[in-house]
Amino acid sequence: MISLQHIKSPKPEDLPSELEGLRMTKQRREVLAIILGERDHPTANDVYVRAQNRMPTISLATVYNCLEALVSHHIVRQVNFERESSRYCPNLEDHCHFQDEESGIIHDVIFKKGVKLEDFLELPQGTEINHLEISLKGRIGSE
Amino acid sequence: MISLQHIKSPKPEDLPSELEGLRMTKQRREVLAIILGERDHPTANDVYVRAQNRMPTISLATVYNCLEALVSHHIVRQVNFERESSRYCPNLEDHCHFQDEESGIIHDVIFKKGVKLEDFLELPQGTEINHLEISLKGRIGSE
DNA sequence: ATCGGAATTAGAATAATTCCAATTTCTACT
DNA sequence: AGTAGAAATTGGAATTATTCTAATTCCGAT
Ligand SMILES: [Mn+2]
Ligand SMILES: [Mn+2]
Ligand SMILES: [Zn+2]
Ligand SMILES: [Zn+2]
Repeated sequence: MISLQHIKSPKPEDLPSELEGLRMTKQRREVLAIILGERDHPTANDVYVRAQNRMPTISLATVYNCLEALVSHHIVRQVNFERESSRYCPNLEDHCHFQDEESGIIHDVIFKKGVKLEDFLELPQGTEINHLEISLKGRIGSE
Repeated sequence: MISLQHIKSPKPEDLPSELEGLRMTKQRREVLAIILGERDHPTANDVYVRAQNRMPTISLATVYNCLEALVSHHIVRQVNFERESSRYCPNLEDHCHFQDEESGIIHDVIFKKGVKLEDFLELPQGTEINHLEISLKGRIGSE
């Protein structure tokens, strides 16, 4: 059995009927397939627009509902840059995000092998981290 | 001459008439004094409510204008946690933020001495970072 | 086939923030 | 001091991402 992460562009109908205890409805499958397919960190509205191709009657509210369900079941990740609209990421590995200010494109950035939070942050001991988000903005080297 | 960072609770009238090339108007001084005073990462609305004590006619639009001016002149920092409303921080040192999910209180977290971004992130070489935000959520150790 | 809970839907509501146009305040210059 | 122009402030309207609501539809279990 192969993890979803390694299927590049699954057709919605190839997705299982349940994931992480979440019932995969037609709409949730469609939304998930879009996020897994083009790995470009789409916004809810991006997903909505793309979903309408194959599913013209899907509603934006449903897209939001699906995203919320997928995120809370840890099937996709929500990504935030300052006050911009949230984006969604299929990469469940530990990673953070870099937005190229020129193109707006968001790139995954992974941590150096074996790095722990406590290695670079002065955390009061005993602190339990439940959520971590690192967002970078800048320019890609052009030399 | 002492940096603003070290004045615990400056009275607005003690603030200079210009900072970082930004003209310090009555309203901007008031907003800045509030942020420097109670170092609790207030939201724009928090600032608005507090400002009304000494300046009952200040408007929320002005508070937003002042905050935007102070942030863009690097006099205060804007802090974001997911989709919550922005908060403002007077600490200009390199640091990030931890929100205690129990109390909602936000704590400054500093980096370990001498740590560089490239030490823990696999950044494509040549990348120029203009902006970095690290936000943590969790619980404070209670043993 | 039917029941009951869960999901979807359209549209209204919310809330943070930004925009706008009118007014006030400053600053610089006579 | 008096004044013109620029910049800042103001109240209210607009915007926009997201959430809520209530009605309908769907689906899996009996
Ligand atoms: Mn989580
Ligand atoms: Mn900056
Ligand atoms: Zn990602
Ligand atoms: Zn801070």
